[in-house]
Amino acid sequence: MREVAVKDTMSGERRPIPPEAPVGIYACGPTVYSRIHIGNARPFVVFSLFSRFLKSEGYEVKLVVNVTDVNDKIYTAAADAGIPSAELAAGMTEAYFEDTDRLGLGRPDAEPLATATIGPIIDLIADLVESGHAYESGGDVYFAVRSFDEYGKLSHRPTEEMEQGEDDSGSLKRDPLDFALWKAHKEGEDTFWESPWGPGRPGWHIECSAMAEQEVGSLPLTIHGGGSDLVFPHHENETAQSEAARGLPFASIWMHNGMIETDAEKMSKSEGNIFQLSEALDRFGREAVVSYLVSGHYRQPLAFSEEILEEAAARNQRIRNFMRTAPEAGESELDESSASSLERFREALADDFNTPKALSELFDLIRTANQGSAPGATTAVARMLDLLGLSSLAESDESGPDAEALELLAAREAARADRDFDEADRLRDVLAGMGWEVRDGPEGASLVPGQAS
RNA sequence: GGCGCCUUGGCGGAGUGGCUACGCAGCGGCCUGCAAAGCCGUUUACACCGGUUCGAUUCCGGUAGGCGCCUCCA
Repeated sequence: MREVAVKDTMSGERRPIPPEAPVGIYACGPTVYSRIHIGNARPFVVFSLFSRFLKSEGYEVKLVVNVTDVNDKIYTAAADAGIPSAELAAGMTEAYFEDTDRLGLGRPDAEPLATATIGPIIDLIADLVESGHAYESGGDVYFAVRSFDEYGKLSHRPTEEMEQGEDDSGSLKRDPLDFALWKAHKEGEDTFWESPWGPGRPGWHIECSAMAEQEVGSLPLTIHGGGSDLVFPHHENETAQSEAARGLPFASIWMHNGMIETDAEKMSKSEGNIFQLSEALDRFGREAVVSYLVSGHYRQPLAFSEEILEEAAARNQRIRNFMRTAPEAGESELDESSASSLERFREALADDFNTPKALSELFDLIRTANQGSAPGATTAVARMLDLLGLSSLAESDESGPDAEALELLAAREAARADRDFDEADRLRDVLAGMGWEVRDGPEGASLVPGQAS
């Protein structure tokens, strides 16, 4: 187990993750009012892989990624679709599971739903009311921001110039800074629950505080993560309400991923420049999507375009070619060069989860191996690929060439032996038409699946 | 206006006070019957102006441009 450290948003410092204690990671998942896009997939991939890496280093990890399935936008989308809001939320939740399943990274250790956590949410709000950090007003309950004097410490902004715009109905707040914990039921809202303050539903931030402590078990969370656009107000509010209620620090480390950008603009539903995850998976495959998402440092913005996804596929092809042609290697046969390469790869991940640096180590090793100076590289590269969620690049192709293809290949070899190159080239074209690419090597010719064109 | 971030070669994208990041694309070469795969080489890359330094892309200050949050948002 090596020391793994990440940069913490709140302090701006690099913080080691304590190795002795269980690591509780809570990463904000989607609000399910529509199908998710590539940008929404980034935190899912980043935290899934980061969690996988920690586990491979021997850390005990619980990764929690929530689903927020009650929200203003869900009511609106359901009304537009002419279906009950609960039905829309359930459908979109299912679509989210399907889409992220297709990434092939497994599931987080827990994926709580906000609507399944209403009891704990109400309890948490009640605690805040009782301790004077929250107040009821006309059936709404608000968090009294000025009752928590550390407010603003995460997003580093002075309270003087803040205003919570999230709740527009306005005048029920004592202070424009305050935000809603519970919202009284309104006409047309078909999903709501009873509470000590009357019928209604949770405000936006409280569900995460409740789910985090429910699933992780105890505060502080080792790591709380999500997109950088959630720093304010979402995470600022979460940390305020949780700490006010519990008197404990909420999270030890805050880890935020950068935005996906198209033409240097943030990809977002409101900008209309989104590319759905399902479409990316359909057209480019999971390997290209995952490879793309690990090609940049998680904290930085990442440019998106279809060409960049194609580039990711081309990059994967180089890895696949290597794994296909390299000699089989037993698990124990790490030569010195491969071992040190794997070590640098893991070091890169341990240092603020630098996946692009790690990728460069992987490609360095492939080149070295192609030069013939790293006999154990296959084993090392396979381990690297596993950590990147790309182990399928190391797997042999599903089905080998059929008898007809092998016959044609043999015929071509015969033609070559006769130096009848016109015939040999013709047969190569026939094979290409069947989806097989001929590769001549020192051991003779072989067939690999043709590259997608 | 407030807070923060960014500006690296055609593109994507790391990183460092002095040593080739890496990948994709292009070009030249090697290998090959020809290709493919692979290997080698390759186009004075670090926005601009000052400063610190023996030496700065890498630290400090400023200029220009871009972006994010401050409103729902991964």
